[in-house]
Amino acid sequence: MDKEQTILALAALAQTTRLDVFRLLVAHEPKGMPAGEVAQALAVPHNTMSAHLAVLTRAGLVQAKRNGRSIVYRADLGGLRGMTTFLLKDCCGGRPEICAPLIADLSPCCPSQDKA
Amino acid sequence: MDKEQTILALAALAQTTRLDVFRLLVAHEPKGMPAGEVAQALAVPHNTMSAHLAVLTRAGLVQAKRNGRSIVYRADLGGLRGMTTFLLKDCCGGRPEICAPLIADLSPCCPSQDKA
DNA sequence: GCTCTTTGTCCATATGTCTGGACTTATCGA
DNA sequence: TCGATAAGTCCAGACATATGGACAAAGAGC
Repeated sequence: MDKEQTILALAALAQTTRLDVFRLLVAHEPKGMPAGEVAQALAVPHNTMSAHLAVLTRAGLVQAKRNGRSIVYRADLGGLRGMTTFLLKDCCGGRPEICAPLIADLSPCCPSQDKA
Repeated sequence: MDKEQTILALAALAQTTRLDVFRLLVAHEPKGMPAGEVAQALAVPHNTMSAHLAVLTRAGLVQAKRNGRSIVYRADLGGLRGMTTFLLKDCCGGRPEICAPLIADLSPCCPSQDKA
């Protein structure tokens, strides 16, 4: 992911509603969620939500897919990974000692923690 | 780090100049860099730079420290870690399988890679 | 074909952010 | 104390973004 795309992603998430949308979509990750349901869940007008979803899509953080008359949105974890990697790679910049604790801090969130 | 602080951090980095500043400060991480030098390095007027540095400071991404008549700024990797952790913890949300590949993607950037 | 539902787009208003000029504050040396 | 340097603050203009009303497009059921 290049710098421009990273800024898009950062800007996309730097907004209460969109951050909520992203978290909501992540929570529904396997199956996704239609636009209307997202708007209803967050009590946001559908047109406003449409604009936010467009921003998130442009930023590569969500993906849309038609399903009948609904459009189902899914969180694109790859986009989040791209953004994070860009920031951290940049931060490490050949000096692992700088962000090693960061990785260490993240790791416990993932392995062997099945409190689904 | 709470949601509000995370949004502050995201918004702070979602801007070309500030992202450049942060990267520059990370590159000078051990010793930091005085405000004037940062402004000069990026060819930005000192008052504009002052505003950007203030935003980064408020977001907890940089720390300021007086040194004579200069104010030396340092990147606060802890702030970056807080932001990243918030996003990823949220993304994992008890389901490690979702962002495990993300961690896997990050890890190689840090351990045993001393191309300083 | 017609109607309803779901979503997207266009537009104007309100709000927020970036930028840079002018001024103030703080520190150092003479 | 005075002047020079380094940063910060105040303010206003330019620009971008968020919001929500009104309308249009696409699909499903009759």
